[in-house]
Amino acid sequence: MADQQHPASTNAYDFRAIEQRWQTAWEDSRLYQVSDDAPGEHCYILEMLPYPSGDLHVGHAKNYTLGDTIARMFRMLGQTVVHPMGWDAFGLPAENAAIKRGIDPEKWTRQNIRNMQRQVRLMGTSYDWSREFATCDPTYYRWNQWLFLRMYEAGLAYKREAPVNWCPVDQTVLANEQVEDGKCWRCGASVERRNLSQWFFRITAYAERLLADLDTLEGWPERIKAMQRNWIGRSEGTTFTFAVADLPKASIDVYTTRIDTVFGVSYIALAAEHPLLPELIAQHPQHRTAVDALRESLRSKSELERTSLMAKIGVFTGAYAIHPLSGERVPIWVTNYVLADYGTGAVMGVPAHDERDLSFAQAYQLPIRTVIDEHDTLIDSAQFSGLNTTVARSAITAELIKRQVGSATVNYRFRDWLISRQRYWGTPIPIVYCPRDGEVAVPDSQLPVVLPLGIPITGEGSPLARDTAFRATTCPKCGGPAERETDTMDTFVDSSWYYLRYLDPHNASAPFTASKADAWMPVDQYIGGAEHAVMHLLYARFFFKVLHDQGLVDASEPFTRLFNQGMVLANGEKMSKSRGNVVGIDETVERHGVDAMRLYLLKAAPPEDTMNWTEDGIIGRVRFLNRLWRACEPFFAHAATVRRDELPPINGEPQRALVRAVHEALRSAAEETTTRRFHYNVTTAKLDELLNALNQATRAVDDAHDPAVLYAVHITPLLLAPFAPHLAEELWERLGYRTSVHLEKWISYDPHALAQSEVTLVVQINGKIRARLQVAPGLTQTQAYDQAVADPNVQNNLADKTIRKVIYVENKLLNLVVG
RNA sequence: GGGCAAAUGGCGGAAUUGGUAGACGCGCUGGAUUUAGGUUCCAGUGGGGUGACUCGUCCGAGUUCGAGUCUCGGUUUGCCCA
Repeated sequence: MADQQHPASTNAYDFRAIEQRWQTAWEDSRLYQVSDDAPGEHCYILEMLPYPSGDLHVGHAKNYTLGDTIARMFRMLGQTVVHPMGWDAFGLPAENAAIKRGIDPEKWTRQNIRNMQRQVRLMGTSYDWSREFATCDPTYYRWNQWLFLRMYEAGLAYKREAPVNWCPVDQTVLANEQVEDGKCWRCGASVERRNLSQWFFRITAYAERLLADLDTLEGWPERIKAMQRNWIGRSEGTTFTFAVADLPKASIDVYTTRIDTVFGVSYIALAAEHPLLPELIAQHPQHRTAVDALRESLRSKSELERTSLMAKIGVFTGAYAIHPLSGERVPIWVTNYVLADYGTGAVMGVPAHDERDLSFAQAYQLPIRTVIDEHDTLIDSAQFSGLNTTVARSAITAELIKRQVGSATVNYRFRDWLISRQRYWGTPIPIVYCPRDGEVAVPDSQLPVVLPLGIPITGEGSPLARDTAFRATTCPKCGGPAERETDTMDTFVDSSWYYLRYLDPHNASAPFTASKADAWMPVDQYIGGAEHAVMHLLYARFFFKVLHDQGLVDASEPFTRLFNQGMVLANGEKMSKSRGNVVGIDETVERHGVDAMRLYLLKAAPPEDTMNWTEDGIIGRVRFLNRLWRACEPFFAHAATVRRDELPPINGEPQRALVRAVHEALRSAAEETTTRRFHYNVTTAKLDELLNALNQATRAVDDAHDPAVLYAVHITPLLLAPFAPHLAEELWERLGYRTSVHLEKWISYDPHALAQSEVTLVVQINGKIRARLQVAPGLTQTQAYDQAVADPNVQNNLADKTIRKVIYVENKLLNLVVG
């Protein structure tokens, strides 16, 4: 065995030629197309709809590699997999490109889509491209409009004036979900407040179901469900009424979850926009100046500023409310920290038992009345004194109900979904305004309301509102002249139901056919980032429930399982153009190859973790692929027939280890998939071990016809197929096969192959390791004991001590407890 | 302030059910072949000690024959909410 070293070789396989060749071949043979009536268990694997922003980087590649590997694994495991791809093509970046550089949004978008299609293909993904579409296709957004009209008919789409979030940079309103920390989710500008008349979807009507059904989503990360629960913000409390002194017809409704503290009220805090305020001021003109000044100063202040950033401020209105239980006079203040559209727009101020009220009361020297003692018992609370807080809540609520001034209420913190956008590049809202008939829905027969292309985009105001040709229309009811709505829809509408369109992408008479959708829905495994926890994922669940109620889908939740993959950092930082640390897909693939990139993205860390991209890391995968190529090369010449469905005869220990390594890898890949853990970082390590075992076996055996070695070589392409699909296919062909490896079925691991001929038995004395014995597997405790005490080191440590207890774990450990 | 998650060699990570801590890869060290180059192959690689041994999974307690894993307290980091 002296001369077992292979001749030095710089032979690396030509990954560029191989990868390109197979990508073309797969595409030409439509290898991954799947029809609805395909036999087998249907399985829908989906990655979140990507925005075609231009160039993809390795962060995107991580997401698509994971989804693709999962899809390929499930296919090989025997499922009939649909795995589609499309484009979230409406949205602001296209319009901003138009404003900044004069490029037409449509052209810009289509260009980007073309480039992304190229890059997504470059990654060796197994999408069924026959289902592809872009949301800016009129054949798609037409159905946005159609669905809007169904919502409109059902009372789930409505227009109203409301204080809304206005992004001064993007020049449009935003839904609450799209404001993060007081900033626009897209551009990061501080959001302002404006009163505007806007279109909403009544998502709050589904609050209870959106909340309750979270419990059925066992395949979702707890943290995402927690965020949704939090966002929905259900609370149980009491709504009750204060009469207003000297204004017999006026009253103020207040919502509280702490009705037990009602005897501690020392003021009423109204929102600056509370509807009763003008009336109160009319009664107390001497306070008008101060109140008006406060209201003016708050006018454009966002919610975050009012409630968190600013100090709590307020002014007295001069008016008093009458406490419904004690009859006391309570001063009415206007404040910044109460919001008009949360609850009732008015709260009772209880400084002793609420931090916000306390800081306000301290600032304005309002009384602080303690009504609950340290034992959670009510004090100074009339007939309720002495009650425990929990009991008191129901008792006081019952009393208010009895007096007909209150009720038990459930309140939600989230609000209806604001879908109007004062921007061009989106789906036109299918409504016209007629001088005679008012707000009129565009009939289905007139859909789509086509977004006009090639109109000037200046960045000043809404392009559609300026486009007289678009605006001018006729009233569907009376036929007279009318004007179109010029707002477009939030692009989150597009992504709320796209997964259904993939299932019937060319349907010209409906968004999708129910039977086709039900054949695949719900999505078995959804893959995407956690940043959409309360945006896309909540909207999509809402839409799906609406569709369910309309009888368009059977299931009640769209995504059975959700997997949040982690980000990719470069040099420990988020990749961004401004940091100049973007690792592009094109360069990476050109340099190292697709298979190496895919393997590295899977290898570096568990998929849910943040990973740090390093050039050194991917080199490891390049080396692996080249070593694998060289290990298989000697077998290309022999067109051997190899039975893969049964274990080969084993002629020696290296061969046994090799076959075991094959089955360890088979098991790892299958289990990571079916358990949905997806820790393919472990599986890639098993592939490394397989290669090491293969090299050891060939070196030791030096026989190209050894059955175990042949067996391993011929299974290797199958094992490689989901992870490095190109090299897998090439090896497969070179080994003499004529059909695609990607049509092959997985091989279930065989427990016999995993059996060891020898195991290491750890011998402990009082929990300390004193010996490691190589023993036959399956020893009885007595046999193990006999072997252990024969060991000199064990004997030394036992000396004259008595054995009190013996713990034996077969094939693992023998622990002797002595004293 | 409340909730959730995490912390393992020089680095990424493994150990899924309490049972050999550090699989596998990167990096590093030594050697071989080749020799103008992130070549290939072999060996080594948690700390201390010549050694038998010993110390080691953020810190401190605890449960257990046995703890990276379970319990309690704390530190730090991240995310969500306030």
